[in-house]
Amino acid sequence: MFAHDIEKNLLVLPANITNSSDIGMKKNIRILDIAKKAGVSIGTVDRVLHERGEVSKETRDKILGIIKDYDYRPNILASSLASKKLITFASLTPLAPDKEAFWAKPMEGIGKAINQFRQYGIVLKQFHFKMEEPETFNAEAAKILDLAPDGILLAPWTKKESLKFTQELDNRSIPYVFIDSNLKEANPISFIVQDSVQSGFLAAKLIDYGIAEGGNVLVIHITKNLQNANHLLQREKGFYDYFEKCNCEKPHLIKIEVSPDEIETNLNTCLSEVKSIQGVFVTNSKVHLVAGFFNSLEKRPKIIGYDLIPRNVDLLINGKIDFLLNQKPEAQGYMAANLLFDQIVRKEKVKSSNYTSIDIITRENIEYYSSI
Amino acid sequence: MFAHDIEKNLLVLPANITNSSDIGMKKNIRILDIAKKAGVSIGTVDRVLHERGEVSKETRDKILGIIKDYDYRPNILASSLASKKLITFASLTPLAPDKEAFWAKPMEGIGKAINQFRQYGIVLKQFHFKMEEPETFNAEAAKILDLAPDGILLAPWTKKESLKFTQELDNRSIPYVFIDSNLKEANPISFIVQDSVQSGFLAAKLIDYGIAEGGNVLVIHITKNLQNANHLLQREKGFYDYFEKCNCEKPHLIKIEVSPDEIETNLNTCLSEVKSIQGVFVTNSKVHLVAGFFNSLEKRPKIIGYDLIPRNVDLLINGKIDFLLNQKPEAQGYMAANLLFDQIVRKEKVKSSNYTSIDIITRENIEYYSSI
DNA sequence: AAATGTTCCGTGTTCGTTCACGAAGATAAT
DNA sequence: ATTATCTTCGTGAACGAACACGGAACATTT
Repeated sequence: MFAHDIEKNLLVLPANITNSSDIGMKKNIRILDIAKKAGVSIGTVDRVLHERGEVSKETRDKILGIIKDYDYRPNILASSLASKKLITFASLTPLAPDKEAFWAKPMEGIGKAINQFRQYGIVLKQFHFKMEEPETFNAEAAKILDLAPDGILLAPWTKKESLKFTQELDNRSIPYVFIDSNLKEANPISFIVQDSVQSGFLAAKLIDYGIAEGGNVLVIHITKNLQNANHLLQREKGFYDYFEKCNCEKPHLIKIEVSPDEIETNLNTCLSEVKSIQGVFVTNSKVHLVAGFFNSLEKRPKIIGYDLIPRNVDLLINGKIDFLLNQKPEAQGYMAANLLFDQIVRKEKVKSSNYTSIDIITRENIEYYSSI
Repeated sequence: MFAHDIEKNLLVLPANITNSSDIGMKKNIRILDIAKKAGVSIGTVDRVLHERGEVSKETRDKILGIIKDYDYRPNILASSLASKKLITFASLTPLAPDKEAFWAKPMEGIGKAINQFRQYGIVLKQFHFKMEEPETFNAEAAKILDLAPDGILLAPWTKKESLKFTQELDNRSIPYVFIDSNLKEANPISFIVQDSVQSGFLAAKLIDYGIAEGGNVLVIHITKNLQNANHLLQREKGFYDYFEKCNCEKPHLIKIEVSPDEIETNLNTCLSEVKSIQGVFVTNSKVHLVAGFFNSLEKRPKIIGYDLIPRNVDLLINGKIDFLLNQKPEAQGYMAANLLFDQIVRKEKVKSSNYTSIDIITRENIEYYSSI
C-alpha cells in the first residue's frame, strides 16, 4: 500500500519533522528519483538542471515542479567527481613586496581555502597590480578577461579602473567578490570588508577611555595621496564623529597629513609647538613610523593604529603602541574564497554583505590573533 | 621514450616546481596509478590502504613505498561517495535552557558545520547534561557509548566524570575533541579553548588603562561552587598577575565570592564599606547581575565581564558595562566540528591545541561580533 | 592422488553526477 | 512516398574509491 513511501532512497522526510536532536539525517532526493517521479530518464532531468534545452516545455515544467517540491540539492561530491572541467578562480590584489606585507595575508587565507577545494577541480590564478600605478591594474585586468575565469576575487583599489573592470565582468556575467573595500556602483555577488567609519569611532573610544579629560590628540594620515585613500578618510570621520557625539569633554584634535618620507621634520615641528599630547591616532598601518617620536616626552601619549604587520606587532609587545585595530586579513581572504565556492560550486545564495569584526589588539591578547 | 611521464593522470609534479602564482593545480595520484606502478590491481592497493590484510609483506611494502613517494591523498569526494556507511558524530554539552543561553552558541556553530558535511554521510546526535547534576553527565555518556559514534565533541565540565568517560573512549579508540575547556590528563585529538589566565590578564590591563592610579578594584565571582569552576579561578589568577607584574601603582583588589541569589545583600554591604571603587571585574557572564548596582555612585567604576549573552549586550550598548570579553562560542563549535571532520573524514593530522582569540568587545564594535 | 584449506590477489558493482552519442518520432522538403 | 531535418529523449561510459565476491596458486591433510 505505502510501499512507495519506504522504497529505498525515495523516502524524503519533510524538513519540519526532523528530530531536533539530530543534524544531517535528512536523505537527499537524487536525480534518479526525480526522473522516476517524472517518468523520464536521468538524462532528461540533467538537461533541465543544466538548462541546455532539448526538453519539451511540458516535461520541463513537470521536472522543475518536482525539483521544487522535494527541494532537490545536487550532490556536489558526485557532481565534482563527474565533472571533468576545471573551475578557475582569479584573484586581483595589490602586490605584496614581501611575505610580511599586509597584502600577503589575504592571499594566505585565499590559498588555504583553495587548497581545501582542490579535489573539487578548482584552481586559482593570482594577479597583482602595483598600488601606485593604476595602469598595472588595467593590464592585469585585461589578462584576467583573456583567461575568462569562472569567478574573481577582487580588491577594488582605485575606483575608476575597478569600475571599468567590473562593468566588463557584468557584461560577461562573471561573478566577483570584493575584498577589503566595496564599490557601491558595482554588482559583486558579495563583498567582505571592515566598517572603516566604525573602526575610527572605536579608536576614538579607546583613546577617550584612556586619557584624562581635555588635552591634545593627534590624528595622523601617513600617505602619499590622501584623496585616493578613501579608507583613511572614513576612519578619520569615525574618529571625529565619536567626539562630536560623546558627552565627554572633547579633546583638541590636531590633524596631520604627511607622506612617509617627510614624517621626521613634520612631526618634530609639531612636537615643538604642541605640548601635552594625550593621544595619537594613526589611520593606517604606518603607525610604527611615529611610535618612536614620543619616547622623549615625560608621559607617552596613548597610541593607536592599524594592522598586525611585524613592525607594529613588535612595538605593541614592547609597549610603545597601546592598541592596534585588526581586520583579520587572512580570514577575509579565506571567507572571500569560500563565498565564491559557495556561489559557484555549491550554487547557494551567499550573503551579499559581510563585515568583519573590528578586533582590538593589545600586547595582552595579540598572541591569539596570529593564525587564521 | 618518456611516454609514461605524460600518460594521462600519471603526471604528478613534485610539489616544489609548482608555479607559485597558481594554487591547486597539482594533479593527485590515484589508486589506479599506484596499482600500475606496483604491478598489482586496485583491489590490492585498497587492501593495504585500509589495512585489512591478505597482502604479502613484499607487495605491501612496495605499495606503501609508492604511496609515500608520490604523497598519495585519497580523493575524499570519491571516497565519501562510494562509502555507504554513515559517519556518526556525537556531542555532549551542557543543556542550554533557551536559544539565548551561552551553550546554545557552540551548538549553532556545530550545526552549521554538520550541515555542510551532510553529503559526506555525516550525522550528529546531540546529548546534553545538566551542569549542576553530574549524574546526568554519566547517564548521557553511557548513551553515547551505546551509540558507538565515530567521533565526539565534548565539553568536559566536571573533571571526575569527564575523565572516566574519556578513559573509556580511549579504550575503545573513539576520537574526541574538547570544547570550551581542556583536561591535561585526557588524550583528545584536539582541544579548542580560550586561555583563561590570559583573559584575566587582559581584563586587568583594560581596567588599569582606564582608571586613575590607585583606588579600589572589585573582583567578583558569581557562582554556586567556585571550586568546581576552574575557569573562573584562572581568570582571577591572570587578573592578579597583571597587577603583580605591571610597574603601575597597584590598586587595592577586593575579592568577592557570591552565589547568584545573594548578590544584592552582599554587594550592598560592600558598597557601604568601601568607597572609591574604580573598577569591577566579574569573572563570568553573570556581570549583568551587578552592573546596576553602581549607577548610584557619583562616578561609575569601569566594569568588565564575559560573554555576549543578550542581557550583557544590552547593558554594554546602554553604556552600563565597559567591556565584555568574548570567546566566540559559535566559532569554537564550528571549528571543533571541523577538527573532527578533518581527522576522521579527511584523515589529516589536526592541530592538537587551538586557542581562540580573546576578543575585546565594546559598544562601538559589538555589532560586528554577532554572526559566526 | 584427490580433497580441503590458506594465502594472496583481481574483477565487478556501486555511489550520484556529467556528458557524448545516438535513437526514436514528428514534421518538413523533395 | 521517400528522404532529410528537427525536436525530444534514453543509454552508457566515465569520475575515483569502497567493498563484496570469486579465483588462482600453493600448502596441507586424508
